[in-house]
Amino acid sequence: MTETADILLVDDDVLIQLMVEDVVAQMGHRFHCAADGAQARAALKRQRFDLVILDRRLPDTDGLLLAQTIQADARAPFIVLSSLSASHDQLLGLGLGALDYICKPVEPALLRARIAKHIDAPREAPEDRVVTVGTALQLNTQTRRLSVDGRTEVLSPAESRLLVHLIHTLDRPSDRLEISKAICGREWVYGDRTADVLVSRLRRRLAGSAVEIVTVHGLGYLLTVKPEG
Amino acid sequence: MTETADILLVDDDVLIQLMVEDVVAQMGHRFHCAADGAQARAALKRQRFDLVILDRRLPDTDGLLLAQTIQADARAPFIVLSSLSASHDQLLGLGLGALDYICKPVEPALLRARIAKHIDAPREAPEDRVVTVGTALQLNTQTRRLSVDGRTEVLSPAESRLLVHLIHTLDRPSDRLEISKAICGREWVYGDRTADVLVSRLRRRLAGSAVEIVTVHGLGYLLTVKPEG
DNA sequence: GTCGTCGTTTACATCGCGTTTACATCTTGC
DNA sequence: GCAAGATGTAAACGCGATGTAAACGACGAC
Repeated sequence: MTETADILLVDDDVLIQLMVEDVVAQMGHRFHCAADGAQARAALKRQRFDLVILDRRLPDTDGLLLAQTIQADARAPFIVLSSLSASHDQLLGLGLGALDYICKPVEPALLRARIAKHIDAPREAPEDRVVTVGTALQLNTQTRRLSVDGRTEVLSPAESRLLVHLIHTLDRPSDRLEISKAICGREWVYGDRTADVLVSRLRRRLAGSAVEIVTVHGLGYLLTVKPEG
Repeated sequence: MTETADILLVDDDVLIQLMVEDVVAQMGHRFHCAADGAQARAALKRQRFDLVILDRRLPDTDGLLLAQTIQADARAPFIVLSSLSASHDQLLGLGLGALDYICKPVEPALLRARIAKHIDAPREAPEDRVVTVGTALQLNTQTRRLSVDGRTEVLSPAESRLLVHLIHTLDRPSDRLEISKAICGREWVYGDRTADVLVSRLRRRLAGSAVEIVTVHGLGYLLTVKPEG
């Protein structure tokens, strides 16, 4: 399970929004936010979520009134995060189908653990993430296996990230700053040759294939499909 | 599920015992009770439970120390019911694999709702007694006997669970988090080398067979069938 | 109690790989 | 054509990840 999930927070408290966003981001999932019932319904209609975190006190409704919509239409699992902590409130939430009922205030680490319990459970069979360039090249970003020219190469993590980035920006040149960020997540500083060395290594891996990494002098690199030949 | 389940309470507080017994009986499940760690171990050895409810403060131990036994041997789901309500206590419990962490005091109705969440959850399909990889390898998960390369090896429980997991995810890499969950039912924390050691031991067992465990550097491991040779 | 089993932790050897260095080669602007 | 800077790439470096033997500690058997 290295799959990223989509998590929707329904809460109008900005401090909670920031905290949850931080937690969700750290877990490697995608964060979405709705500040009231109307926004929540719109979001739920727009896309599917792997988990919804509901506050009860919303500007325009009680969060639990969304529960029905969530279950009937979106069929998404949800948990309640509320300052209404009385037993009968918790009972109501759990009775309406909440997977969990967490009382504010809650520490980020604990929220994270609770979220993890429910995200990890209903995980689909993790699909292999494969990116391709036509029929010339297939890269499994999980195993980092690259099928090319009939062979199979196993890339290093950085090589894999570089190739993914180049494929995403096919035919468009990337400068070193962009590449450095995509590969190592840091700023490029003058004199850093890491990208160049990785490009060099990747070129050898791609030898004989239908694609090539072209140097754009004074700028950076781009991946392109070789003209017939 | 509408079937009656067996629920074990591990708690020495008579008032709690009475309350939980009442709740469990009302739900139509069978109630079992252990007043300390020793009794709990004995009970877990004697029979299988659908849910274990653990107190932390026990006469002879911390309830969480039973977590390992519960998961390793009995593979029973468990929740913690404790008056230790600090965030780090809850984190510890959830990290060790508890499905839920309920803080005392708790009202019967709320406890009932929480229990229902975990009892009603879809029970895992009973696993195959024998799992195989082609004709190369057969593992009886009951006796933990592994037929491989003409020999018969007897695996330890953890080795067996690891191999089962790797077979279920054949040719797909599993990270340490996934492996740790599958083997020990708990979160993986940075620095935990248990999985690595087990992989190492399992590799020795599999020596000479047609399969091998390959390392995916920076990620984890995967089981694959060796190419001809 | 002692002993055996087994999961875990510790310790250390080894390896992989991102990075740096060094130098060859190429591009560009003059 | 030439100098200056940019790029290509082999080799070396070093840190963190992995392999694994051994120690440890909890538990069950007796």
